[in-house]
Amino acid sequence: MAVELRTSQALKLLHDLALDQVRDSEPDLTQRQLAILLTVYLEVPPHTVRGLAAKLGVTKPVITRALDTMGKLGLVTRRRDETDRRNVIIQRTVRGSLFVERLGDLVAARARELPV
Amino acid sequence: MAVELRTSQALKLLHDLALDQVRDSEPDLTQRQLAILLTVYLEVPPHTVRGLAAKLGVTKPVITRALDTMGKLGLVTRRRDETDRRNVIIQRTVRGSLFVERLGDLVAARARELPV
DNA sequence: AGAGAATAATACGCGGGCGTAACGATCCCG
DNA sequence: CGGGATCGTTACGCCCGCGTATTATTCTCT
Repeated sequence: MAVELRTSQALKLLHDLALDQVRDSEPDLTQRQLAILLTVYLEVPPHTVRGLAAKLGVTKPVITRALDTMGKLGLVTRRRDETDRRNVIIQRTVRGSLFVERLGDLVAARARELPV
Repeated sequence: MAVELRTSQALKLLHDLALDQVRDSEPDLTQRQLAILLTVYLEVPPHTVRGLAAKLGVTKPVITRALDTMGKLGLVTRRRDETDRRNVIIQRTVRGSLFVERLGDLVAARARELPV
């Protein structure tokens, strides 16, 4: 059975989550950075710069810069593809896994708190 | 009954939504701007700069700037409070209402598409 | 009426993401 | 083996949001 969520519930969920994130003042990822992060952690590897750029519909420098930033935060790592050294493989990290899982838990918890 | 959402479902929902937003390349609100917008549209008026700043835990210039930006986008309007002219009342707009409702519908639709 | 508090806006310099254009490294294939 | 294609990165100038400090306006209270 599908997840049932009314429009009003969806908006309240978004509101709660936005407030959470604003108040916690965490690293504060861009929407693009989040899209990249979740793609890396939810979809099957391998992930390349070019592949991510195509999937998101953005240019490659956008991906490179986002990886730079998230790399500094320890959320993601880069490795050269040895079979084709032009490619770069984006890899998950322990810290990134924790970050993503914590994010999912937060959303699920907020959803559970929604009024019926 | 509460909305049931597993962590994996929550993450997929976030992923889908992030991809939607990145690909549509819409106005692209900041997390803070979204928090302000949803507060204005979901909570009971009146809303002031000071009140929003306190609610989000940010400084007043953050609110002023966000209102400037969203004002240009037509999502929100400002009006002087006539009973205390120091205050500014933030008001909803037709365009903002449509934007918010469309956002809620999108989230609800994506939630409904989630695998069981 | 006047001093002080409160409100929102503005000024300033900083950091970071953006798009376009260029670059170096690596591969492919005739 | 060498020219062209492919991949990721870097350079450049631009814009925008940020935090702090300051300003202008309005209210409050004696």
